[in-house]
Amino acid sequence: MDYHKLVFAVVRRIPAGRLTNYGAIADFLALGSSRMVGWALNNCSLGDGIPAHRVLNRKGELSGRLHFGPGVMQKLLEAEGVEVIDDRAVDFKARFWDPVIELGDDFEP
DNA sequence: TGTTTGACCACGG
DNA sequence: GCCGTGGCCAAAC
Repeated sequence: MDYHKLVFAVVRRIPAGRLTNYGAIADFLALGSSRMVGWALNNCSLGDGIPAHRVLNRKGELSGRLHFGPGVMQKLLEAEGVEVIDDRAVDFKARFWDPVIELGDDFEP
């Protein structure tokens, strides 16, 4: 199983309106580096049903918005009820979704 | 084969 | 809160 498929599988489990970050996914999948998550998502296309707009960096910034297209990522988040100000999600901490807590060992791709 | 780069993170100041 | 530093792993050149 390629790790980027695991990353996609985790991202697909993120509920609408919730957010997570690269480090949480990297830690959950034991990738060893959060850069791998970013690289994996770089190979993702919007047609695959991967809500990659819910994955932000550790500060809650929309670091990958340029890969979607200018403004697309923010619009998708706002459509789910996530307020975005200055490329950052408000209440990021409250909306944080940790796969280690939410999925635990029950994760199956 | 070695270096640079990247949708990053933890840590200290 | 912000900024700089070091570490991380894989791809591209």
